[in-house]
Amino acid sequence: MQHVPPDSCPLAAPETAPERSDAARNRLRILAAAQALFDRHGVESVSMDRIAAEAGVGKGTLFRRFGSKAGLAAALLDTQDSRLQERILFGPPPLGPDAPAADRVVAFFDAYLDLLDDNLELLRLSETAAPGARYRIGSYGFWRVHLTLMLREACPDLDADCTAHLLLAPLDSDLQHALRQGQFRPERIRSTLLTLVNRVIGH
Amino acid sequence: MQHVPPDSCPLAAPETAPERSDAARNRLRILAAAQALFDRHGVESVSMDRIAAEAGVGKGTLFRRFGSKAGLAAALLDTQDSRLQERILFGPPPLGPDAPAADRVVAFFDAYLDLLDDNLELLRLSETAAPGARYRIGSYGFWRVHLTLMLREACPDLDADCTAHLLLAPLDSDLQHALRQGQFRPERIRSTLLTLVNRVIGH
DNA sequence: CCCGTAAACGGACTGCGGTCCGATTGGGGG
DNA sequence: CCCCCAATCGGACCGCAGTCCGTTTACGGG
Repeated sequence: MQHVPPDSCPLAAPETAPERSDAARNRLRILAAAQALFDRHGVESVSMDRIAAEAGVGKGTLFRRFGSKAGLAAALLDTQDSRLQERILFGPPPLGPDAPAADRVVAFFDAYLDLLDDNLELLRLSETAAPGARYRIGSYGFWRVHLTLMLREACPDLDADCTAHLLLAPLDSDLQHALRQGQFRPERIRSTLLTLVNRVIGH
Repeated sequence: MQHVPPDSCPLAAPETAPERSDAARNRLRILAAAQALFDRHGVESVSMDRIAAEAGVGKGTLFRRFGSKAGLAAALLDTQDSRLQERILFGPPPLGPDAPAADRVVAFFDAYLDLLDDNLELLRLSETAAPGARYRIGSYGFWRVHLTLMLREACPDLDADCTAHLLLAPLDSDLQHALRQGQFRPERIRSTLLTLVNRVIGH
């Protein structure tokens, strides 16, 4: 618990220590085995013992590398998170920097919902593995800071820091999962959420 | 897992089977022991084994009565939940029925934040014990239905069912805990959330 | 080529939430 | 008053996530 995966900072880290060859081999084996088992049996019903066995490594190795089941999920999500983060930092409008802040807020929610649709199970694993996990993960911090900056620009009369947290709450993977389990189709959730966001930032 | 505590429906249930005397005695013992241990050591660090031992009952008894650790928390919260539910159904304005729907929405969020401040640990236990727990608990259904009806009346142009879910998201006990752990004082969270709600329902 | 050491390894171990099922007991009917 | 059986009891048991620590291994310097 409470362990940051060693390669969780996508756009930084000048590699403090070179990775030993057996460590690299095992890291790849573990990621491949986890991905395969998750695809085949669903995220919930695959235990860490099983992943370790499938990868041909000991349980200790698995936990030293990834810290927890949530950390393993975060590592598998890392590629997709980084892609969205790059589009926000350097990409074209309306997501990227060459657009009005209000448009970027809406575009962010729209893009995040895509990410959510594609990775709901993994996100849910990474966010619900332990209480408070969602808010300690690095990527949550990124979304939060980005949204805060945009709100500060688009709505100077709001408490941007606090509002950012509250506006991110509807993106909680566990809520989104529950909504999809119920009667709500993804497109309905999307349009309702975007309407809500638009009202908060004043269109 | 996935077990509804026998007495979780506060305003109904005409008592299908009379409770045996030893069962009643043990139920009270368990609730008292749990409350005492939670107060003394904090919710997280008290195990179900410990509660059973303190209450002088077997583990099986504990789980048969309350289904899970979350169910036990729900039973301890039941009194407070019911009190707020009664104020909503029968109490004075602005929470009760003799007020405009928009005012009742705001009053509900205000009152729920009070409940949250007083019972954060127990709520967190009941909502984070298992993925999706929050949305399966009876009281969540009550808040959701109430909010849906109010929104339908106050904002006919919104998708009331879906918006109700999304507006309840910021009340998630795990988020509220994380905010309070950080730099955010309860009054700041309250005023920001109420501002947000007012914007969504159009003042 | 070998050697020392720091790092990685892996499986036995812990404590947890939750389940199972044979033993026990409360309380109404004969 | 006793007897019976359904409901309750309780602790042994399970699989899980996560930890610990003695053993093995990669690899740079001599």
